[in-house]
Amino acid sequence: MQIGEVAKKSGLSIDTLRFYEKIGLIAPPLRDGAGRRVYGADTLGWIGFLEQLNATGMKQADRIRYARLRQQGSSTFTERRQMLEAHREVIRESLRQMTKTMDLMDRKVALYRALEAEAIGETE
Amino acid sequence: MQIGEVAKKSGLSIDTLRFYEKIGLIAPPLRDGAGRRVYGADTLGWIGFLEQLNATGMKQADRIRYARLRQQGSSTFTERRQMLEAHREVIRESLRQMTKTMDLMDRKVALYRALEAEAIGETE
DNA sequence: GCTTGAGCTGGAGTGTGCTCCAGCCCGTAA
DNA sequence: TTACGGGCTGGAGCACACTCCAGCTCAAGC
Repeated sequence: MQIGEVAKKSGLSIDTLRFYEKIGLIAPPLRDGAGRRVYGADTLGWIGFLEQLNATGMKQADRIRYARLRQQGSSTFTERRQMLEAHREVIRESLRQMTKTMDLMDRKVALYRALEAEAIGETE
Repeated sequence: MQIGEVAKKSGLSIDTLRFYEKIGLIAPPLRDGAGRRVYGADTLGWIGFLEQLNATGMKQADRIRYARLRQQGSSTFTERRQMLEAHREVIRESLRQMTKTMDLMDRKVALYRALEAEAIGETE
């Protein structure tokens, strides 16, 4: 796969893919005869995982750290697991926060509906 | 309450409080004889709500829009309710994403544990 | 063999959301 | 009466995560 195809399939821009490579999130891919990047099939899965870490609030620096560990192979299983376990706690806390705020939204929406009904009562 | 006390109780910095005032998130408070800000008791509740919107991913521009509507009083109930309903959907999607990633984390952690056990088996 | 499209590099620029600073003014306590 | 703590303003600076650009190379189709 060339970079354009990866961009299309992953939803990241070409610039972002090169940027991710520069900062170490994506391993430098092979190059073809003309010096163009040729990505392996596993790239899309990896990007998908990165996006999930991203969407659940993991910081760039930590994603880079994880990516580096991954590139070092099986000797880093323990460290990677610990990172994921730590991130799990972050997500748990985030879920708690989201749920709490969702409840509040529900109550506020109900309140506004009641107040709107009041206002209609007044103007009718 | 002076700004220092609000900062301590809300967890925001004094600079952030003044910044929030500048961009319209917090209404300009009264001033005492010496020109110092004097905040009303409701300020902390409002900041708490802002923080919840923040923590659940509402953008600054939207929080400012909500704050402005709030300052316009009861004529904006409907618009505010619509904003909250829209944000509720954002949170719902975020919850979905969090839950999905949490599941993935669990599976990956289990996998790494298994792989670590393997590795021990090898080196023993 | 020329055009077109895709990709390349290095580096500058952008938007968001604060954070820090210089230089100033007050009010209270020793 | 002076030292100190807290607050004021306007504006510069910063961290993060991209995003854009100029100027270039290369390969394939007509």
